[in-house]
Amino acid sequence: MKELVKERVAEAVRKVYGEDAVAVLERASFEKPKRKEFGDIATNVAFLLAKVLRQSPRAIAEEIVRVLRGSRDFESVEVAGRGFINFKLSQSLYEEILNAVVETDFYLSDVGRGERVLLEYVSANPTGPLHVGHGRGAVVGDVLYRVMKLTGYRPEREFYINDAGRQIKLLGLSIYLRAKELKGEKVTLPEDAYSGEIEIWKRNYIFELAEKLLKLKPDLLELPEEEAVEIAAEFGKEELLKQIQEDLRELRVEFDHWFSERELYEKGEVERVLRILEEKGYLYEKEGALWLKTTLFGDDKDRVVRRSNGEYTYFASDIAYHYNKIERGYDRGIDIWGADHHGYIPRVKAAIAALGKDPNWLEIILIQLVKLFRNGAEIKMSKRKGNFIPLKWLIDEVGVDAVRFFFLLKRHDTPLDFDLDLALSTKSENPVYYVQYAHARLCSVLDKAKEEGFKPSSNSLNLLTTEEERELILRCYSLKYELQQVAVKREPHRLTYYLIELASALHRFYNKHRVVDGENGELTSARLYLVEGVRKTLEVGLGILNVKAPRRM
RNA sequence: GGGCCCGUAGCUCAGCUGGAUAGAGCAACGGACUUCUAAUCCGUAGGUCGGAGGUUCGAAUCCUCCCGGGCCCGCCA
Repeated sequence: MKELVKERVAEAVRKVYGEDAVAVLERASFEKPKRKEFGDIATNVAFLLAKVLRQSPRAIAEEIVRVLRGSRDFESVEVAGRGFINFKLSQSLYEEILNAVVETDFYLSDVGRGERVLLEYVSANPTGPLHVGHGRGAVVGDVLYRVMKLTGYRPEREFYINDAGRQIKLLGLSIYLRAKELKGEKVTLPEDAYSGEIEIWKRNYIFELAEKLLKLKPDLLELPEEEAVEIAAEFGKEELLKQIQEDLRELRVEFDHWFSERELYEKGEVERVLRILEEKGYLYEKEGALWLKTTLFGDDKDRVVRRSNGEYTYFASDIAYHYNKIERGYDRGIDIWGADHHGYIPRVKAAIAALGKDPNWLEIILIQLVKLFRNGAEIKMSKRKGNFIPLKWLIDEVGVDAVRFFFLLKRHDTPLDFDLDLALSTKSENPVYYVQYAHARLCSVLDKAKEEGFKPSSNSLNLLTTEEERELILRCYSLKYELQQVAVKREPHRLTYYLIELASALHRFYNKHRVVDGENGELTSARLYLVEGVRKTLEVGLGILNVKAPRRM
């Protein structure tokens, strides 16, 4: 209905001040005022026009209102304060909106204008199970994808597999050494090896992999070390990737593409990109290493792309990877990274610029730390390297619905304290329950009504005139606007807040008004129609979060 | 030292492309169940929006400086 009010105002402005003045509408706000007395929608256009026209906001607002009075869409249009214009929607407009909510896919829109967006998220190294931090990034990416699809973007999801280079070799070495240990040999793990320790499970995944590998390949330790390590690396990587994929499936997170770093090397992509940079004169050698002049493009120091030992850095393949993404024809790339990588942004953007592409093509969403709390105290693992809390553990503790919902309870760039007790609570203090309960409650009302022979009908919507009913109608419809905000601002957490507010409005309505009323069949049918609209909106909203909307609880 | 992020109610946080008297949940206190799910709702109380300047009709929101907290500054990823 915002769009509708905006259109009407645009017509009025055009009539009074001419076509040129209409442009300010783009910057004007059309919001639901905080105070009810100010009506259903308020706009500040008069203030914006005041600057352009050099007249008082109040006088301009009065001119606009003069034209708008008499429209059948508004019960009233009034000037307030120093120049706000407040609209009260007419009953017929409310009815129209509710109809749209129940009968159409009203929440779809086209703010994305068909933009092709490549979303890359999780991209965890296949050197261990996913931890809770990965989970948060996964849910943010997944929900952003779903919302973008509904708002006119053409998004795709990608997981970048770091299956080349040092980390994988180190994984192989770690497994190999643990295998030796299993056979009774005394070994010392290098400082940066994976210990495999998962304290909270009292398990060690490197030992487990070593054991499994020894069963498959009993002669492993008789092979030359280099060959054995390579076999262990390949095996470990495959196994861990499978585990990661299983964890993601359980979290209900999917991908369209699994992109292998190793393939970049095998196809010569890394060399090719470095050659382009070479030709442009952005590479130089120093102390035996090959450097990229990222400082020419805003980075604070130059970066190594090939180490003095001849190995490429992670940065080198990352340049090739991003170049590859751009060449695949996406209009925009969005990477979701852990916030500790923020220092990495300038060099990647610099590399893109060095390649002659627009660094603004790439957007980075940073995901802050997740801390887990139980009984008011943080669950802390010992600081030893590689020791963390697996995502799978969290899912097993509180369930997928709570995990997904809770990960979106704060903006992605602020640290998240995850309260396990709260996630398991079955009271209104637990937002997941609160929202799901609203849905179940409505299903229960609809079932009850059916038993008593009532069914939803739009015949007498003119009976829905109370404050709570109007509130619900507008809130349902504003899902469309919320989704646009989520997509444009890349802030999926808005959706959880929206659902909590919708559920709250519903509970308020429910406690004040009786839906099924044997004495008044007309009103019952109309309210059932509203109930169906709210139920549908909750179902759609929860569906986008990929959280269950139960019929019964 | 440099860079990025953050400072809003006792606690956890929304609100930030500038808009009317700054919101929610929890905790506290007081109420509402012969009635469609009380797994809910209503009310009360709680604030120098870290501080100081600036921009203007108007600032939690934008700019500058200061204070406080976190993270990052590798030929690791």
